[in-house]
Amino acid sequence: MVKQRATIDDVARAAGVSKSLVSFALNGKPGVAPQSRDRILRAAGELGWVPSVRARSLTTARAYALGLVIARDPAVISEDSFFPAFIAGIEAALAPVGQALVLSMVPDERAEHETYRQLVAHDRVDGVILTDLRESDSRVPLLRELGLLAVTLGHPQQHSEFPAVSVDDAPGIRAAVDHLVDLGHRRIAHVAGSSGMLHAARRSMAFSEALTLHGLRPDLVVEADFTAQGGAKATRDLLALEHPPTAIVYANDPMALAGMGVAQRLGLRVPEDLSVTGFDGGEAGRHNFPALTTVVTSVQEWGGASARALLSLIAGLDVADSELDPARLVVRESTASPVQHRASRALSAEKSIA
Amino acid sequence: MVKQRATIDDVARAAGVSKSLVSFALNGKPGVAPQSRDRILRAAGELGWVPSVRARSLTTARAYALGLVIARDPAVISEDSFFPAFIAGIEAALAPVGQALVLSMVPDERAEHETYRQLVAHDRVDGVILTDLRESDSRVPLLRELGLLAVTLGHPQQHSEFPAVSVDDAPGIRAAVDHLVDLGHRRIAHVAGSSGMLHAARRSMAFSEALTLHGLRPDLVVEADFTAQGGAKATRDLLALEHPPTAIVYANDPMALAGMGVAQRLGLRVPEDLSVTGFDGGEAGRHNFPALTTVVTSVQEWGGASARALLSLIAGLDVADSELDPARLVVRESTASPVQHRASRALSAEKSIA
DNA sequence: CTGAAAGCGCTTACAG
DNA sequence: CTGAAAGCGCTTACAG
Repeated sequence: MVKQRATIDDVARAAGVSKSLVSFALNGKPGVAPQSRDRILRAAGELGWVPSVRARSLTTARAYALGLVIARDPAVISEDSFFPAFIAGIEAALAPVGQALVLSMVPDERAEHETYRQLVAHDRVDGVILTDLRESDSRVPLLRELGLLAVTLGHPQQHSEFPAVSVDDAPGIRAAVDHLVDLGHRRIAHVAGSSGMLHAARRSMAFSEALTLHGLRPDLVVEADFTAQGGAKATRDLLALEHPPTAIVYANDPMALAGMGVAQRLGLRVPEDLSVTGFDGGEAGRHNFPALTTVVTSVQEWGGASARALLSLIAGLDVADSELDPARLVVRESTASPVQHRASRALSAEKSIA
Repeated sequence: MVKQRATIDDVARAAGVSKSLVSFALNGKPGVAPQSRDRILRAAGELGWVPSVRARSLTTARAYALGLVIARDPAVISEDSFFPAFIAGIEAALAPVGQALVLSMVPDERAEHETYRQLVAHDRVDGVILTDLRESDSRVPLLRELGLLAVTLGHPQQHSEFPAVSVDDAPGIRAAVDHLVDLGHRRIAHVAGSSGMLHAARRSMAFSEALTLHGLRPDLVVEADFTAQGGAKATRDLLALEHPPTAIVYANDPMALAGMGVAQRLGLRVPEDLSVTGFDGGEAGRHNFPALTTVVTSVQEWGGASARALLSLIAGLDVADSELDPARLVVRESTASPVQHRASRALSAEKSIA
């Protein structure tokens, strides 16, 4: 049996006051006599009254929900461990405050815009979290046009009035490069994510800077698209070079794992013949053989911090840009000193020329 | 600039009719003069009017949203490619009808119950999709108590008045076993998922039946928990046996991949020394070396079918149990004929005793 | 400090 | 076929 839910009227009657006072008391407004407040709260408790979000939404013009729109091919998104952890973090921040997460997964950018419009047209959310920021991201002006509040993961390239919640990828990439150089690698390649994505570009730039700092030329950078398939292709291209790299820094784990598969298929040993590092490390890399050396970030905390920032923004507070713990390297088994063979000999020759 | 949204009053005024008539026209109720209907629809179109979901929710006592509560450790869920694809399928079914998906990810069963209660208390959803059915699943009676509609993925063990949308795992497992037996394997093990989960039990039972059908004894079944770590441990245990298996059928891909890693770490070649099959195959297995032979199901379609069934149920229709395409085997590289060595010789000896 | 009233934007009997 | 009115369950000025 589903019993009728109590309403504010039931509580008012039980407490012997008006609806207004019940509303004030429950919303913690000042100017309610302590005894009235007690009586009201007790009555509400006894009746098990929870204010109707529907009614509140109508009067306050708020949805009490946050939105997350993920624009990726579903086949691809399942490779990536980022979103589940990120969503878990959001969830943990929302549950205690009685807010909900409305999730959309769309295949492309067109559907993405349509989804944001629908979200607004149907008043589903009070704000959204923008992930996977892109070059001159069309979502920033779109949301502004729609009047939807947002926080961005990292700083957009263009002007944005939305707070950014960021994690610095660079230290992780730098640490990966330092680690490889320490091991004796001189010919280090990078398989980047789609250059249209800001975090891909950032990682790529960090890679080049780190190499330059070591006096090495960042001339082995191949753009892929964050997918296993793209990572595999990029790796095949790199290994087909006359002077193939002895180490590859990948922009994410799925590409690194697929790249490792390609190398092994070609008869190379990892890490003896090829060292490999990933990024955003999940469980898959840990149980691979060899276990993947990777760069990790606190994805779950990022989700929580983003949600809280957005909630504050919605509440009308000033929220400043914030920065979480930077990415850091976790060394496992896929990196080692290069064995002296053709590729590295070729490198020495090149170095003496440089 | 955010312009004020049009309301039903604006449309009524523009069309020169009452609000009631606008409401009737828009909801396709009978008994509206064709010309009035036209006038109203045109006015609505010109004003860009979309009925407020908030107001409709309050009057119709509907949320126009579906819920999905995932109860898994976030570190673990990201290994599994099931949910992203499943959610994409739900999304594709909901978007055209203007409904939303409210997603919750919770770490354990206690939080899970609390989440369902909150979903109901806050009127967030009209129904939920129950995944990962468990033995004597406490969610079935809970939802009944809460008066929340639902569809289940597969049939619960206990009595349930909720429609079931099912995919038969058995043919896939059977095909995997047949394939291995055809290759010459006689000592085939199974690494099962958590026995408390119905689909784990079903896969395990299908495995045993298939083996029995071939006159083999299903005595090498180890229970794990669907995680890479659990799969790795189960594999270590199996390979430490005096007469280790020559092939292992895993209940999902993350366990299979981790198991393969364990075997390779022990110096075994896959598939020469050990054949391996997975389940619910995603991209990761395809790019592994060797590529994982696995059982696939149409996860995305499952999501769509579930959402549509639930929508029908909420609309008050009778919805029957339904069955989608059964799971099927995809042979890749991780399976081959066993090489004749100690383990298989030992097996022959055992067979002659049996 | 408290109550009566209006209003949020719809839907739905009820008359006509 | 159509309109006036009440109601969904809250919040929020406005009086007092």
